[in-house]
Amino acid sequence: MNIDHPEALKPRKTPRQARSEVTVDAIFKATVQVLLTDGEHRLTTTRVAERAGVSVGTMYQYFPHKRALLYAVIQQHLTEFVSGFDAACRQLRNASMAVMAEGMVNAFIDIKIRNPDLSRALYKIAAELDTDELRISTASQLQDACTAMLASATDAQFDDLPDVSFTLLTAMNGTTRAVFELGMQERRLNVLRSQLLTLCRGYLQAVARERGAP
Amino acid sequence: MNIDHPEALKPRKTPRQARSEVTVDAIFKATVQVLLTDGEHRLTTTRVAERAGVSVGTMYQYFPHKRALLYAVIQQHLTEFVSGFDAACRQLRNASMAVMAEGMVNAFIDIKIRNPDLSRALYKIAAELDTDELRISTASQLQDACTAMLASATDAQFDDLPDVSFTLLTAMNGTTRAVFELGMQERRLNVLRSQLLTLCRGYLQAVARERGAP
DNA sequence: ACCTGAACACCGTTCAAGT
DNA sequence: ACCTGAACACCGTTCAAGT
Repeated sequence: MNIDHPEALKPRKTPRQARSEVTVDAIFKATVQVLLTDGEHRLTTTRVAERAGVSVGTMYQYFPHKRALLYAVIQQHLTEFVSGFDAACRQLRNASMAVMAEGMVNAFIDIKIRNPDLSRALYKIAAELDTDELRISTASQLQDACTAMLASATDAQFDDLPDVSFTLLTAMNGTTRAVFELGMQERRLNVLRSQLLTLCRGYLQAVARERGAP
Repeated sequence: MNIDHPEALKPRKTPRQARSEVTVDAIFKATVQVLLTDGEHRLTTTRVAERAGVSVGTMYQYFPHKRALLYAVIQQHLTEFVSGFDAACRQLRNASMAVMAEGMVNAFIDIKIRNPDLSRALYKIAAELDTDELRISTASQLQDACTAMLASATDAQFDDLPDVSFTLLTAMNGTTRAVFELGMQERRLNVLRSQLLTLCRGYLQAVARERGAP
């Protein structure tokens, strides 16, 4: 677990000794556990410290406030999402537009689905935090991955690629999130997959210039 | 201001006398004011009561807990959104698919833009509340409005209309919300409008059967 | 009958005292 | 040097006492 927070969320003390690293990790894991076991409302600093086997005071040496705990969890979750999506995009390079759309939609949904309970909990928590910086950085990494992929499409060229990527990603996010929050049932997920595929293909078709066209 | 909360969010006492209604309204308005003036973090029950000119005790006679205050504000905001969007959809009935897409996208963005500060504040707050019921009801009203409009398209027919509406709405919501949270600059809004228009048209094109086709 | 606000329970955060 | 946990400040909520 590496900690890399913006400004106000930086830990007081960077763990330099092995023992400290173990402690930070225990606190981090305790946070996730309490979140999943007891729920967001019951996630108190005392409870996390207790579960981690340290005193509140010690916890405050490594995480300057409660928000820093949550921030760390959200950050890891987003990092995993980004690397999963990026990997998928790389595999889809030099494919056709239609194949890219399908691969991207499926990857997006599959990764979102991976840890539903944690995701749902984090959605609730993220709103209370100042996650602007984190979201912007996440968004731009996803955008880069998508842009690089689309640029390599064998059967089309695109103008304003970053805008196209942005639109695709935020649209996928909106639809997926909605299904997610309604509760993912088999039928809903199937509908999501097929409609999202049509949406992305239709959009790409509409913004594409054929390879070699003016 | 009418109060109509689900189960746990119901006020203790329905105001029957004119005086009480005035009080409830004062509390409601005070909540919005404190929210916009002091921010979500400083929205405390004491502060709202103070601004409304009543004691905390009195406030608790009408709103059983803090969440009920916020719920009321969110509810009104969503109701306004729904009625604005519904009005736009009605005006677009019996138009062509392309005209509908344009009208719908512009209406969606225009209404979202209307009260940016309040919207941003409410996004943050909504996550802490149990707004599932409210969101489901809002979503289904928007879906109905959109479905009824699309059903009247002069140049196309659609299968699975509710699914199509759902996809359009949640995609628009995702993209608009992202722009919204990045901060709405003139350029971003223009990009949003044009990309969203292309997205919706491309999607509708892809799912449409021509009028009269099998 | 209705309102008030001191009192209570609880939580995030600190810091004097301990090792 | 590092850890502990009682103490503090603050907030949501209640209810005895007042009118």
